[in-house]
Amino acid sequence: MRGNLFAVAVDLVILTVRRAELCVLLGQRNVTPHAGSWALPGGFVLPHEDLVDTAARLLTEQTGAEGGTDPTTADDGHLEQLASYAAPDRDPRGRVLSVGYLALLPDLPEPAAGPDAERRAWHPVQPLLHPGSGDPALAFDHNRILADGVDRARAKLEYSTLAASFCPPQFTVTDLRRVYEAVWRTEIDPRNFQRKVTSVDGFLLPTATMVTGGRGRPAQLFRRGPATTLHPPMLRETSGSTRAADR
Amino acid sequence: MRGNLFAVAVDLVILTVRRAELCVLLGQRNVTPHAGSWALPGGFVLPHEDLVDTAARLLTEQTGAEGGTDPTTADDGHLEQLASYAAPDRDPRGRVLSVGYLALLPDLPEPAAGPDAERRAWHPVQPLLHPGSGDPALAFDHNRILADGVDRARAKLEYSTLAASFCPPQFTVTDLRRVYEAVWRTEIDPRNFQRKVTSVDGFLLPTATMVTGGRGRPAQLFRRGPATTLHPPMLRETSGSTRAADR
DNA sequence: GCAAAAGTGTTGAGGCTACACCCATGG
DNA sequence: CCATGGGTGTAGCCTCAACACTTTTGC
Repeated sequence: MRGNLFAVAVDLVILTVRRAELCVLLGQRNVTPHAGSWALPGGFVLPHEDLVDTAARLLTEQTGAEGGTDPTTADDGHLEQLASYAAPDRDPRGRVLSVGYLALLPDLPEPAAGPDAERRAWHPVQPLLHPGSGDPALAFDHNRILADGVDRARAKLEYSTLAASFCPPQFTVTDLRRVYEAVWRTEIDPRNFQRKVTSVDGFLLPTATMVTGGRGRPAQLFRRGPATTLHPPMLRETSGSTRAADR
Repeated sequence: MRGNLFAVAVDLVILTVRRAELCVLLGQRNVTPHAGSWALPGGFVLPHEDLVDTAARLLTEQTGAEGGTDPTTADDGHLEQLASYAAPDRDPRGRVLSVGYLALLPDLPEPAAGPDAERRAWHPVQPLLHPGSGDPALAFDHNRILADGVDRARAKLEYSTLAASFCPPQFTVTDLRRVYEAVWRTEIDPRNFQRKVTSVDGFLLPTATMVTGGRGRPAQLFRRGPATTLHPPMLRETSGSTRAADR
């Protein structure tokens, strides 16, 4: 068989919404290359693993969460393949192809140090999307992988029910709206949003309980329904008809 | 560096519209494994290549076409990464990771035999999307890669100007409509389609010439404009609110 | 009572579907 | 002249943005 050989890694873009901001889980590397830099969690594909198995294993190692790759189940969380990156010089150790995976999770407690004693923390994504503006860059080409993951998440909220993957098993319409507002960095009219999402067949299933305790009228608690796509989509204001974003 | 090593290949899903049908370019393998089976054109990544370089090289080998990966130019054709496939048993020769690329091209003359003397031909995609219904399956997991590519192309026609990548440099509104009808397997009202696409800013640039020779009134010739996204999108009738398709 | 949040009603703007209708050519 | 396809006008439907308004809680 011709062709040279690659090490194959999976890198995870694990996103959540914390304090009204879209955040990504990063680890601070304690080995070369890029020791000291923040990086996406990742690891190599083991001999008997398919890519999604590696991604699910790494996700569990990082968070204890199950990925829930089967779209027919209403599992919490979401895991999907993003893209592959294999520039010849992306890793000084040799040729490494990295497959990016995107994971969406509800807000979790602050992570402890990882199995490899790396320091791990949630970082707001916004400063990391504009490298060179003061913030230190991520290791390898992880700024690009992160940007692709954020683009994908933003796009999929428009026409899918994935926003619910950022919510705990039971949530209110306002919880869901805060997800859209954090991911898109927009404000959404609460009244129209309410009507819109509750009228999509199979998106939100009402539960018997209400949420009390906050100020104002108690809110209905919902759980995810079986719907996966939104017809018609949620529209965010798009700027003009020409955008360079290539999905 | 830990982790076992992979051969890395790129497989191309080259789509075009021929005789009102969406077609894919396949080669008939003349080496093991799967000798005699039809397969997507592909090849291994060379030592100094990035993935998109490999894809562009293979595309040129197969068709002589340039890919045109820069979305800001109005190049003919389109080339984008699809996804990666690395199931442990997908290739009997050992661990091979394959990166799928999607290419969209205008209709071309019937291909000659390839550089490796493989027989090559355009095949309508529809029978290949339902394996097990009489037609022989493609080699490896290429039915899946093809299905992912067709899904992607169908989805992107909705909200992008990619349909023009299936057209020659100059084309009429009817040419463009036939692309949508072939890819989506639907009928579209010619009058509403005309208004819709000509009213999108920067999509179609009128040229000075008209197409005569057919029956009926001569049609305006257009070339692609700089727009890449459609706002609002072209809507195809979607069946219900729950689909299993995960993009 | 008052502020705050949940949820409903209503109205006008704009896009879409469906179709009537005119235009320009080949035969 | 007529069939064929290119292209425009228009009426009704539907959705959405905007916002007035009611409901139900904490303080």
